[in-house]
Amino acid sequence: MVDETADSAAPSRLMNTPSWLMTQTATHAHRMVSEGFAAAEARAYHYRLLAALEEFGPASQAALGRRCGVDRSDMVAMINELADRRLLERAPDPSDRRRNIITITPAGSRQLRRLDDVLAEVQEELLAPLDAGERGQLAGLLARVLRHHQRGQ
Amino acid sequence: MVDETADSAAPSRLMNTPSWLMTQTATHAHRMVSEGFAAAEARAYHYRLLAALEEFGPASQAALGRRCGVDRSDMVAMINELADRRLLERAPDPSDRRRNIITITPAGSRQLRRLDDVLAEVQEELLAPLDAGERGQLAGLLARVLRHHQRGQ
DNA sequence: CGAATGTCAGTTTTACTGAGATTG
DNA sequence: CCAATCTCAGTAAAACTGACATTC
Repeated sequence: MVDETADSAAPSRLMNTPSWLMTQTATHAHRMVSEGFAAAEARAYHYRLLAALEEFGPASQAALGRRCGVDRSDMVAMINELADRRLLERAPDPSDRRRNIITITPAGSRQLRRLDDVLAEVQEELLAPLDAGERGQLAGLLARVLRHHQRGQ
Repeated sequence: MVDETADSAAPSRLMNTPSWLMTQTATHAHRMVSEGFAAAEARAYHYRLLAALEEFGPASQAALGRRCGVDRSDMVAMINELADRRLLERAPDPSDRRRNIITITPAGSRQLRRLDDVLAEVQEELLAPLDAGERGQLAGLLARVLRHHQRGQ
């Protein structure tokens, strides 16, 4: 006998395991952000890099990657793409010739502000069932978990 | 001038966008779960499928996939692997010959309980900075977001 | 006929690994 | 000599797409 009712209800075992809830909601979040950014001809990591540059100023590729949780080896292609669109510039560091200094351009800052608007809309849709207080709670809890696993590494 | 202090501090723009926090924490969660399960020679999706079968009983591949958020086309290989290990069985449905009925075996139930223990340890480490009440809050908020985006689809 | 199912082949994205050359 | 940086090549896993044959 095959149960065919409530076809899409997830097992309670999963609905009670935070790690699964995280990966599932993250999948939704990622898809929605990707779609939203695609309309602006951007990708999710564009936002990360531009936001880090805007807040902390120019940085080496490695430092930038560390801030955004991106591997050094993956930074090359990402920065190539953003540099091709003149959203940032890559220049050798004269004081340490191993490094490139990445600098955001005015066009990059404008794009960042545009992506901020897109992101706000996506968040609104993603977090629709939560009120403002609950959204703050969620962000706070996730941030604490994240900080705990980032520090010392 | 290149900022080299506090190398790994994430931009506040990111620390305030839930979708980024979700994907980042989900990355940590996924890596920790994978490592924990690898020690038991299992994969993360083993748990999903076994949990759904244990709770709802035998089901078709499509119904199982819908419950666990797995695409039909990806179910084939997953079920092959679990069937090879005798953790579940795949048999044609006599009453609807398009379908296979997937049934969990006693060995599958035992493996599920083993994975429950592994998962509990991983959650403990993942959510270390949160107390019991906060863990419940987090799970509740994520579950509400998830349900909102699963219903009607 | 349309819809659902199982299957297969292929792509995309993300994350990671390992190696090399250069420089500090 | 060791460590950090940038770069490149390749891998692995997850999610998705499109197609096809079968069956309802």
